[in-house]
Amino acid sequence: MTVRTRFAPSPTGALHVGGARTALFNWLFARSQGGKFILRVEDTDQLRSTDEAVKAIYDGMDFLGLDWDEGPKADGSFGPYMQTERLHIYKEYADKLLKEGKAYYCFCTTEELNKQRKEAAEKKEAPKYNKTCTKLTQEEVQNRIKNGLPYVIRFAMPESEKIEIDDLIRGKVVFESDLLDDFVIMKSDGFPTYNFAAVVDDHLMQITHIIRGDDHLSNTPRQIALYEAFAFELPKFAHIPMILGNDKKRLSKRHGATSVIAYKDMGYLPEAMINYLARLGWGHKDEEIFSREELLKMFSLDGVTKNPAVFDVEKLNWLNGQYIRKAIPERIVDFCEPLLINAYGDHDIKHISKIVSLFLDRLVVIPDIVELTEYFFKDNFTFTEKALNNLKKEGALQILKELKEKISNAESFNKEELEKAFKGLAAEKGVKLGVIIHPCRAAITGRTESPGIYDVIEVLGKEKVLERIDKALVS
RNA sequence: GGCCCUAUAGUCUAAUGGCUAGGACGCGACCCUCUCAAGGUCGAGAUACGGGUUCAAUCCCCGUUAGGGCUACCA
Repeated sequence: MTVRTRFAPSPTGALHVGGARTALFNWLFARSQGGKFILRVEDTDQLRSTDEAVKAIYDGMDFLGLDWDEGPKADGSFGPYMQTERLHIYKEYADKLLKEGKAYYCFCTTEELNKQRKEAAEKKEAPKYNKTCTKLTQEEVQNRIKNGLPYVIRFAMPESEKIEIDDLIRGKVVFESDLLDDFVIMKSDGFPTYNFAAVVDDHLMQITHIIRGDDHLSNTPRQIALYEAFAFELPKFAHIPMILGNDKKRLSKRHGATSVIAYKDMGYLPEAMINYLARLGWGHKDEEIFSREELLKMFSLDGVTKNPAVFDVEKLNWLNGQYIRKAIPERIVDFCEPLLINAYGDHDIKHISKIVSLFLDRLVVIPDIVELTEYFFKDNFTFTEKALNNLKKEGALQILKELKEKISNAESFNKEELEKAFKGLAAEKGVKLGVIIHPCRAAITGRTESPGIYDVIEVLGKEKVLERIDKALVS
């Protein structure tokens, strides 16, 4: 039997990191097993689902390179893959349950249900539906429907049953059916609820492995009861731990960016994101850096941990730096170019490329390039206080003057010649190199830190360098 | 409240009964060095607590505590 997994997001917002990690694990598992990865959009919440969110999910998947074998915008013989296009299917299956007496119509209003729940809470009982509507006769039910009373369809939960989940990650988990109530499977708007639609679709789409967040573990017994009512074959379940914020609470906007697109916009590379997400809740020996190919080779469900993981942007930062350094420089230049042009106006790509290459070791995220390179693009760059102090130091201006003489006479303005000039001057004056370099750096960059000074001078060019030294001398 | 899940350093994890509990991020120091990075070396830092089982428990069992989830006509 070939493996079939699915990622089934509800389009109520951007693809967040938790969802992305679930998608990743499903993708990795299916592809590493030679199986199929399916995308199904669970858009049955009419209030919260939006087309923009569907698009946002595609964008997030696209950024991470998680492509699906079947789903919207792809082929597949188990479609449609948007749940709202499958309404007739859910109705058919609900009717089947109705006919077999495994489900029933319910006309209770929200107010009535709230009242029931409140009463149950006061009596310290489980807030279960009290089955009022099971007492209705066939006739009463038909009449109410005829009269246009709104209704839902409830699943008749079997009594006194033990429902066992054999979870691939958690092992055996047992629930008592008596603690579960007759949950709604079809809403009054004719749309299915999550637990119902998921079961029908997972069966029809022949999903073999349901890999999803831990938060669904408690929903699983309801779904298993449904599988049993339909006599569907049970898929394998694998509940992966959730991703939490630094306060160990469910990750939310309060913790900062949560959508993968936000991370894209902040300048994180997709391979860094994939690597980081893979390591949240999964590990393999002592290794930290995994290419997509390596993940495909090494990923397995028994490497998945049970405990929740805190999203740590510091580690993501480190990984991103690793991947920036590992990347083909031209690719990083391509990422930087539009940001630099946007900040400093049009510049020759060759010039930009030279500048960016000086900063490859210094980037944590791509947009760092903008602030780091200001003095390459602007002549009225700002001076830091420390840099100003370096220029005020005794002898600083004198040495700058001599440096200017020296390099303006240099035969050519390349790194090697410059180094010779600096070292020559240092030897003549009997001072350490830093005594020359520090004021020079301050004068031409306005800062106390930069790439190697010879590199900076070379890329900046003779004219600008001499100009800046002059400016420092007169001020 | 009920039910369920989880528990190795600040964080991500390795080690599933047996050497000084391993690696990574972060942190500190040092090296390299013109600065900042990058890179290298070293260091501090953990088995939540209490009971069992066992010759031996991070590991198995029970309890406590803590955190999380479900308990919707959300998914």
